[in-house]
Amino acid sequence: MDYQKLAELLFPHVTETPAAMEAKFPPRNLPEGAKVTRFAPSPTGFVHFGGLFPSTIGERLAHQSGGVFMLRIEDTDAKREVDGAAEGLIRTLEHYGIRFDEGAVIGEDGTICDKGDYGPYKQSQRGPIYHVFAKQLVSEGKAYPVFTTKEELEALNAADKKAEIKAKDWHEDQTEAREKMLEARNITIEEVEENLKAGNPFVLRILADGDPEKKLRFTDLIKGNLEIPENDEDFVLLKSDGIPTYHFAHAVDDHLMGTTHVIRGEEWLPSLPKHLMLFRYLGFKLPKFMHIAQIMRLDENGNKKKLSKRDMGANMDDYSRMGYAPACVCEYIMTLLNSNYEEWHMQNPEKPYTDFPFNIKKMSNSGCLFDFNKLNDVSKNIISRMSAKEVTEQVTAWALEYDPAFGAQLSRDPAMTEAIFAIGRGGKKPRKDLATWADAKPYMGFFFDYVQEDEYDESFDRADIKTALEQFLASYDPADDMNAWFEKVKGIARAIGYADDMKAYKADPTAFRGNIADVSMFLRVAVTGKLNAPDLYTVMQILGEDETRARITRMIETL
RNA sequence: GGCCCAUUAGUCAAACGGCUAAGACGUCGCCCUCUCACGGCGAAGAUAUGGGUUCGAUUCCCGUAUGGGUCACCA
Repeated sequence: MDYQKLAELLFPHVTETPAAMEAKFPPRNLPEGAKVTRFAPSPTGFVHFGGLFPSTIGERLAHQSGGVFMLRIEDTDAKREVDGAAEGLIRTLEHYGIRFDEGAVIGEDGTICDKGDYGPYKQSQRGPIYHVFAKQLVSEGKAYPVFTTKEELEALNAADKKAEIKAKDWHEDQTEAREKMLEARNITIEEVEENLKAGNPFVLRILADGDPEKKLRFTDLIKGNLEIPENDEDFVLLKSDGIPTYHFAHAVDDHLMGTTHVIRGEEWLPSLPKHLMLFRYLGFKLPKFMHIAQIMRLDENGNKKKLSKRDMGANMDDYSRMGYAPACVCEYIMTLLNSNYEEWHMQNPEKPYTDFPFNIKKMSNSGCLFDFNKLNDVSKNIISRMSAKEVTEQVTAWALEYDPAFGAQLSRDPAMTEAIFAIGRGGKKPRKDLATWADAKPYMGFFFDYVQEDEYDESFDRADIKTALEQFLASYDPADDMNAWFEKVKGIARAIGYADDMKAYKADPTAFRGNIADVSMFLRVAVTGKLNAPDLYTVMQILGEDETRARITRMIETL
């Protein structure tokens, strides 16, 4: 077989050489130890949690080493591509603080364009580049064409191949497929010419020289030392439309773009032998690989499953809707990525997570379960450290989008809203009421709408409640400071035979009709409609005298 | 089914082959306390399993089980 001739037959339009491509994309001039990483999603939908994970790793490794972080759009499967998905991915990633130095970006006109010297960054636009290397492989006898008629191709696309294979016996199918594959290797140059003349499409397959009985030693930065079988499958390099498969595009792109660390999910581990073979055939230096464990969820049977697109908590847009701040999600991700992050953060509570020295060695090699409890805890801590002003802005912005009526209430009097969020804020032990912006409404909605959510406990004497409320109204003076205010409440307690001191009450509960806590509760339910609320004195101050009196008066009337 | 990966409390996780197997979240109890929230103290709760190597194994090796992944002209 004259491989050179075969290469010319298959790729007559390719005139460039691999060496010319190398010259076009020279190594970057970066400081020692700088890492070049990339996030390479296929534009088939929204960003999900499992995608934010590797992109955070890539971003951190690149930016804390003075390297480059790229976005490459892997749109080699037109069938699965979703319109506008790429733009959505970029926007969502940006929302979570993931910024790219190079790659596909959204231009001023709102469409995707390239930034950087190693593009194009959309694989669908890199066809000529792949063909240069494909031609090289053919000319070296390392790849060969397999022709199909158009009819066969249509049948192939129509059938649900995966389901078909699953239904069959695995062994039978494998041996059958292998025989077919070996037979296809024997194609002659005459047959190639005939097929080309007939206009039949072809796929380009690699000529595998591996022996699966032999093992390759390989070191993954996360998984450690692995022994994987050599590849003996003549997998497809170019599909019949001339577009490369993931495997081929990965090898060519990551080499030409100078990727130093390939970060991807561990579902790629089984195809690693293919990639090692490709890098070897092409004479490319192997980058470092990091195969990260998948995020899991629990299915209805209590088994772990890979977190997939349809799952709750998968779509990052869900987090926005639920009212999680991006910073909280990012921090939660950091706790999952590096086990020592939390420790570092406790010692450096004021520093942003980007100051944390991210360490590959500290990464877990087994998949973790998504935990909303933990997210909420992380989130409460972050929000508790924000200023009242910031919380006001964030909650208002969230509510205006997702709960417009509430948003309108919040923005009617921003100073009052801020005063509400200032309760118990600041200092060493701030309140931690909010994990999400959506938590704000149940927490402080009573300032705007009076709803009597909670009733007085049945054990309380209605007459006592009424007397206490009436006496409070009689003595209430909004000019009182907190001490004066509380002294008056104590006075009311004494007047109706309730203990004004909890210790005294606990020492002998039978000596009193009730205690100061009960009296406070009478007021609290009247003013807030709830059993639980932040500091009552401050609540009354913010509500103002008129509203406070009105609410108490209304309650008295119902008693 | 073949191959690959994994396995320490409900969850996330520490522990050069060497104290009584950390810590965080969650749960529960107590304290503080005008409720809630915060905070403090405490409790329950784990090395999947069977062999080996070793003075000694969560750690190293082999088997088993369980879970996950993968086996496309998808990525």
